[in-house]
Amino acid sequence: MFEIIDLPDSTTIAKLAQRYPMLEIPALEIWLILMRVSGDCQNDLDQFLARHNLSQRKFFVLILLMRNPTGLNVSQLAAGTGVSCATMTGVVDGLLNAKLVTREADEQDRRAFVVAITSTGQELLDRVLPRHYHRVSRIMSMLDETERTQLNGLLAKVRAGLATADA
Amino acid sequence: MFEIIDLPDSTTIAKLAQRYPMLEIPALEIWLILMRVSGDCQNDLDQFLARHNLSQRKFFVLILLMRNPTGLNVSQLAAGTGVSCATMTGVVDGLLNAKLVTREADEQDRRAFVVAITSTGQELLDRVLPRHYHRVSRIMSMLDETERTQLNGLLAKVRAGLATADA
DNA sequence: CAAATATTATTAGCCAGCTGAATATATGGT
DNA sequence: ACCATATATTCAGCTGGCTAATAATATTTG
Repeated sequence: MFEIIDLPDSTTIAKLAQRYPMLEIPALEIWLILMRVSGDCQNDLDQFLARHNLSQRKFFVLILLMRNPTGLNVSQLAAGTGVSCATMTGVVDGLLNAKLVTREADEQDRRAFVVAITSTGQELLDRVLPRHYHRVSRIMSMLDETERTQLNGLLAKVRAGLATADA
Repeated sequence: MFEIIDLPDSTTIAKLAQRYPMLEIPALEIWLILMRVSGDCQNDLDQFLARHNLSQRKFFVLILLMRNPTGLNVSQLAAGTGVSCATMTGVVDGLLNAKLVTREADEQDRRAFVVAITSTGQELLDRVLPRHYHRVSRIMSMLDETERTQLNGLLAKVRAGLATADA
């Protein structure tokens, strides 16, 4: 989670650039800042959710289920959150244990199960989400509308850069 | 690592905002984008390092050791990368196993050990870092100098926002 | 100096999370 | 009816993190 405590100072980077001539200092500098903020954002969310005994994965599953009150299959949840069915089985086990979801046989497809949010699960979301959105507003209140638009555009470019970097 | 595959569309967000009136839609939208790029950046680095059998943590430890050729204590490595000594012992064990570092008794402080990078470890860095810096340049080549400065400023504001969000 | 306290690092035991392979079962197309 | 495919679970195995207990050594203080 990119937890290097102190980013290298310019002297350190200059030394590295001497050893590795392909190092473009301005590119590395902004990358380091981006990675650090990335890590900070992720940690921030993880720590917030941990106070409610949730991981990002469990949180997303609950939200997906809230959006689909009739329930979703394990494979749909796995696809929607980017993990294997095996992993999702484990996540659902955890949520079942905490009585936040139910898992019942699917009547349409008898290989499958339907996972659905319980009222306990919905109550948890009703407690967590308001605080969460409040945090989001606070974090993002540092940026005005123009800045948000700017950031959006810049991040889109970064994403495009990530997509090309498969070498 | 924020792997919700499809960000919610505006209809979905609007429905959420109905249920949770404190949800400020523009703040949530930019936060979602930021979190997604954060996750993408982290995944990108993790996947790159995994090809060389490294985790972020191991990578940072090696870099710290390269910067300090006389070696560092376990506690210094732990502090520098934000984990407990117990965890760092495990990380160092892994690096020892791969012959990337040595661990020897500290002569100054006989409670302590000095961990130092081996020539094998340095050779690994000499193989990994050029590719890494090349990737960094590629990712960041999407932004010109003005945009980098902008991004830097915007990310600083986000960080400031994160610092205040402890509620 | 001696005793109490701190620090350093390791070990052991625990848990979350992820994967791939093997398995059982059900589906759907031919 | 048959065969390939899809669904989900279980299992063994890995990483990686934590705490608490322990042992050894340093440091501070009476």
